[in-house]
Amino acid sequence: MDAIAQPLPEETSTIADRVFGQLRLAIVEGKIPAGSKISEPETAARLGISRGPLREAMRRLEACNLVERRPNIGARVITLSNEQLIEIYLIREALEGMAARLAAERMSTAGIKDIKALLEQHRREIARDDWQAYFQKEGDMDFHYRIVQGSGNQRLIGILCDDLYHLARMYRCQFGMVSNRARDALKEHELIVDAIAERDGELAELMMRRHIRASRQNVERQLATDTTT
Amino acid sequence: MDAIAQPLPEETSTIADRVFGQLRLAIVEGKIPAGSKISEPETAARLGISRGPLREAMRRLEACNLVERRPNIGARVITLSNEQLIEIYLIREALEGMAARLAAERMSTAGIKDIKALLEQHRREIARDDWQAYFQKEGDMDFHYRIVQGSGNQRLIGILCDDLYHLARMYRCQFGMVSNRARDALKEHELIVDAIAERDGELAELMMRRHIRASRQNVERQLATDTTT
DNA sequence: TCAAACCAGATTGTCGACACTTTGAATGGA
DNA sequence: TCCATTCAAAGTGTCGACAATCTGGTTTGA
Repeated sequence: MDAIAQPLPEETSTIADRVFGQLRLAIVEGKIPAGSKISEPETAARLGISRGPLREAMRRLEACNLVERRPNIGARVITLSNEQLIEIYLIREALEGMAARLAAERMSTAGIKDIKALLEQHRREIARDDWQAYFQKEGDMDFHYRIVQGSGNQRLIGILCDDLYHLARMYRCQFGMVSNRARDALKEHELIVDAIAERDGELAELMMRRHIRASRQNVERQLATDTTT
Repeated sequence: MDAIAQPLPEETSTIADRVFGQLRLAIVEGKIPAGSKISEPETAARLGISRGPLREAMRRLEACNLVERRPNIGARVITLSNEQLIEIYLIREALEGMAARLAAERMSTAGIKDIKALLEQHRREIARDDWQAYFQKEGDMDFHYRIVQGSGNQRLIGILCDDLYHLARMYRCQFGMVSNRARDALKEHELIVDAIAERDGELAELMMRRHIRASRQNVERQLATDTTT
């Protein structure tokens, strides 16, 4: 179901790899509070491991921009600001636009059929009860995930699926962001897939960018009214 | 001069950070051959350090996609394929296009003046002797580097300057790629800066994307004629 | 009373050593 | 001669311990 969780084989042989996945999940889901310090002795003891593998995992988290580290002081979970959320949306607009273009050129017809089936399922879910917005939001990520996979560009896939999507999920988990535009989003998704099915890369990119831009502007509106930070 | 080297304070307090920078530079410049295995005991001894900090540095290199690591086997420097080079150009097209758009909206007038001065200098260099294509190529990176900085989007800056630009430089160093379109590139650079100076984000993005696309197509032509891989 | 120096405790950075896995060659049998 | 097995050497993964640094509170002096 959850396509994002896939990159973790969960039975990797080395402790450092496993702990990296655990910590990333804990940070993304907010089980380790944003901005909190991660003490090496305490964390190592809690996980029942030594500090060596833990430090290796921390270095990878640092490279993913999930923790900030200062020499001789320690590592803290990043704090989420509204500005950074907007930054991510802008990058996604550019990157996923390109992904949609490439997917239109290179995706297999079978893959396109799969996505259409996914959207059909989303349509049924939304028709049943609209309030399941959060669930739909995860479905939204599923959709984007598949488009990116369809691009076939390994490095593009890596940037989005290994780093940015985790960050986006972190924002969703922590701010409890609920989409109030599930219907509009589904409509836009369908237009994107139509363009891909027509092998119209230019249109697919245009539609994807417009879709993500709309999401961003929606978030910006919410942030402006919610709390004046 | 070399704006890329800047992110290395070079006197970071921890060994792991320093070694990370050293190894990244050595890999990018080809001093550690592509595809070669990096032995931990040997490398640690050569650098006069222990294996602990070295492993931390390797984990960061792994996260930067500069080395591939397999548990219980070891780490190898990535091997460069033509396909991956094209992948990077496609990502740069999307990302730097967005950067140019943002720079047009947010860059300071002083920063724009600086870039204009840089281009003026490039113009003089090219007028003197065109064969200094490689030098111009580094200048080309300088230009792109400044545009990205001008975007003000910290995460965008990080993706491009911390990861992609090092990879791009790695390709240039290893394949000894020489630009045969310095004059065209300069012209395109000037059009981009003009659009930014006019605060026309849409045009700036369009021009930047066209510029990078032209570079990519030029490389594709060279690769097609050079060696039929 | 306030500020600067100081000191103890804890934390990070680094190292050397041990256990487990892989690798490659040598050995033995068919 | 060729293939499977065995075994030793090297390398990776992990751990515990020591040195260097930071933190916060206490003491001391003006």
